[in-house]
Amino acid sequence: MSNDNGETPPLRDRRRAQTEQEIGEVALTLFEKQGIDGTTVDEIARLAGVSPRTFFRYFATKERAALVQHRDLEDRVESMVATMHPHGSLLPQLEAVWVEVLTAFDNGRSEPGRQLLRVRRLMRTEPTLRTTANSLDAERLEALVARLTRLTGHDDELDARVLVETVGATVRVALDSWAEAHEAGHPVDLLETYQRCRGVMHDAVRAEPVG
Amino acid sequence: MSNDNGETPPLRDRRRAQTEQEIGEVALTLFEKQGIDGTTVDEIARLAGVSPRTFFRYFATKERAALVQHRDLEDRVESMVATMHPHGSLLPQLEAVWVEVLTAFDNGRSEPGRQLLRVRRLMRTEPTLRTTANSLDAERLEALVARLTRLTGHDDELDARVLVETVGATVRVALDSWAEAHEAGHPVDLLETYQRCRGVMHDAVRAEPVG
DNA sequence: AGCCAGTATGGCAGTGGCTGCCAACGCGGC
DNA sequence: GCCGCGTTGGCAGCCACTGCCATACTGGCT
Repeated sequence: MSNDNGETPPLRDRRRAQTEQEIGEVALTLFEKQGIDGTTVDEIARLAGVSPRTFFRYFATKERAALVQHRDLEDRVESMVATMHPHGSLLPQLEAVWVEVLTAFDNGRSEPGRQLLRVRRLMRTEPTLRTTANSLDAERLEALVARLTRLTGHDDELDARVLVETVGATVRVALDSWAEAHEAGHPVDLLETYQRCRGVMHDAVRAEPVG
Repeated sequence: MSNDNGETPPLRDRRRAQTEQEIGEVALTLFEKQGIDGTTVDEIARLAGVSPRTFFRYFATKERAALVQHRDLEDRVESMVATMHPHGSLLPQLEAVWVEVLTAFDNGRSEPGRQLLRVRRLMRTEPTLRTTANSLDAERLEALVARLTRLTGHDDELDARVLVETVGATVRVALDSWAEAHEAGHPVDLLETYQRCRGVMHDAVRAEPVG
């Protein structure tokens, strides 16, 4: 039975999270070393010390295993959203949330940051991973839209959807350039990159004659 | 040998396009009727009168078969881009291209429009189709970014990428609401929906204090 | 007409992702 | 020590997808 009030989550759950991490780590490492196509689930499972059957109880597809860290990022966004003010304008608040989250990942110097960098790099050469990550992301953003719409009491999701998706797009571009730059050997600051992306979009909109 | 100067494309190619369409149509219809999971490639192939082996010579995955029409949309965007002015500002031109293309699809009243509507509806209930469509889209947009960057002579893709992706996001949202509204029984105008999305984004940016 | 080269097709066998089912197994509460 | 439940492993099977080879077709050339 799950615990809602207690201090630490029950042992079972922590154990589960633990093995999830372990499998994820093994998967990511193997993928980096030999590519996704060159890695079978059996191999990951064997190295992680579980049966293939169990692997699929943790992750629906092999790609998802490499994205454990990425989920962290999205979890943080989700919890940040709780701090938003329901009646302020959405866009600046959303942007602020992302600034907060991206800062937490500290340009790859914190442990989660390093992990994120590994994943985003791998995404650049592995189309199936990119695809999976994007669709995971899309699910999360959709959930966020639903939550924001409920929060603001709007009857229509359109506004929230447009803003969440466009901001999401700038963030994706930022993460991508960030990983690209690191890969190319001239690392850049993640937050700074995001601010540049945001700037490009804002400037372009403002420059446009009102219509 | 392929023909570059000639009137109509060579017979071989037209034939190929023909069977591609046929397989696509069969696939889409089956998917609508029994869902994607409930449909095997063998079944599609049998109904389309080709061998399964041949099916995979036309489409890399079964989902892609249902997206033939969607490719049309993207082709149009690609050819529109040729008309853009290299030194004007990007955002308004991009938006204009999309307005043009979405108008051509005429709110589902033209044949391609009807096809597009079928696909976008199906996407709402079939996650794997949504995923495939999005990644197809992403590929196309990436190609577009490369082209725009070359065209404007910039050495950095960041600007183009941000703008293409954010505009792409608004279009995606528009297509989605459009399909949703049709499904719910209160059809809306596609172009109008897009303009609303664009408006939401522009207004939000303009409302934000300069920073 | 008849031949040649390039290409489209089909069949077959194989890999591997993923699932359902059932049989242990382990752990926490009585 | 026993029970109940959640976790695991093994097995069998489905089906997406691929490589390989044999065959048929097409369009061009003499």
